[in-house]
Amino acid sequence: MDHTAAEVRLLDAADELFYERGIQAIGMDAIRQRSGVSLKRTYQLFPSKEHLVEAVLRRRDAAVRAEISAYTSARATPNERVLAVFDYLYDWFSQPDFRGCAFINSFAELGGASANVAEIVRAHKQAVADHLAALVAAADRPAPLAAQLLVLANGAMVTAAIVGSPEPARDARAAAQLLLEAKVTG
Amino acid sequence: MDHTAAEVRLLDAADELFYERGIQAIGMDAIRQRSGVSLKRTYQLFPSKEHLVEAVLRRRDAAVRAEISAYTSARATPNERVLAVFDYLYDWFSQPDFRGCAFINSFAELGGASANVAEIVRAHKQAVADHLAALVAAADRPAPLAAQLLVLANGAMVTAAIVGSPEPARDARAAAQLLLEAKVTG
DNA sequence: ACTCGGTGAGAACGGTCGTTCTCCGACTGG
DNA sequence: CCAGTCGGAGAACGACCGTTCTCACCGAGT
Repeated sequence: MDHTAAEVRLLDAADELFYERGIQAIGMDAIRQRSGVSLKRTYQLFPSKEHLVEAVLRRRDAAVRAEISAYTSARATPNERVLAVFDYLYDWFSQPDFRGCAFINSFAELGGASANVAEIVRAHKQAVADHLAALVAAADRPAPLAAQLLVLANGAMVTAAIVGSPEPARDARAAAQLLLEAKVTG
Repeated sequence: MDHTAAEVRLLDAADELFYERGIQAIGMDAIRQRSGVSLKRTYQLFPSKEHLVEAVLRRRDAAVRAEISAYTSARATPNERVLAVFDYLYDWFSQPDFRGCAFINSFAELGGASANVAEIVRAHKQAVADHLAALVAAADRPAPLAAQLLVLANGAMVTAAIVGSPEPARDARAAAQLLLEAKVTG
């Protein structure tokens, strides 16, 4: 197993464990056990747990953004592309291991203690907001709608996690559709 | 200091510390230091840290619900009562020590590890949802609007915490107003 | 005055965590 | 075949946590 493979296994294992049980609840030994990478190698690749946490979040940021882009760009009309965001959320929330948004959870757990984590989370949400703004602009809707859609998406994530149901994605989608229509004539 | 006073000081101290820095990051010694209540007394009143955490969340649940009720019932018309929820959020988000919703944060930190915490958070959000449903019914709006308002409120809380600005409350309020109007004719 | 239940301050205990170190076996180049 | 480097397994370390214990002290009842 070369360094690249070890890094991938570490990031995979840490991402799964952090998401399932939270960051502080996972010890480095659990990551070693799931990844099969020794502690020595782990600390060569990531000099501290915080470095590993940040790398996990950065990789997930790229993955989530790519997934959202794939979902939205697969739709034909600008309106459908906006609403596709909430279809993406519904599919995600329906997965049995869904436990909320990893960025929101990480911010809740460490945002007060780690400025780096807080900044990564902020940048991720800003990137999603930028994507939404582009979709809104392409649909010729007023710019403030993008901020409202971001609130709806974040709200759907936390509400679905807490109530344990994917339905909030439908609620958010219905609200988004009404806002999309209201804005066109209002 | 009698038992009642000690309990209040403990709950005050724990609530502040948990909210500021997260639950797992706070040791019982920090709570003793801020509250001035000895460890022995603390463990007489709350047999474990988890008991204390649950008591803190339950007390905050009652306080938040009372505050929302006070805010909404102070308005004259049913429509204004619905929108008052988002004015409440704006005032809350504007406080300098705002760090998101304690229930959402606790769920993110412990929802996977503590079924009791998860249930208290779920019950709190359900109570807020019930309150919103009553406001929506009083305004003669269709019931599904309540679920959309809950998503907007939860989304405003996490978005405001992450971006460090109270503006998401305004975004959510504008969306709520449009939904309130759209639903009346749709 | 003298017990005595209960208190506070803080040490102690067992466990876990992040991180480092030790030791040993395995591979490499000659 | 061998010296030397590397990596793995896991012990070790120091710190901290939740919880309990020790012990000296205080106030109430007799």
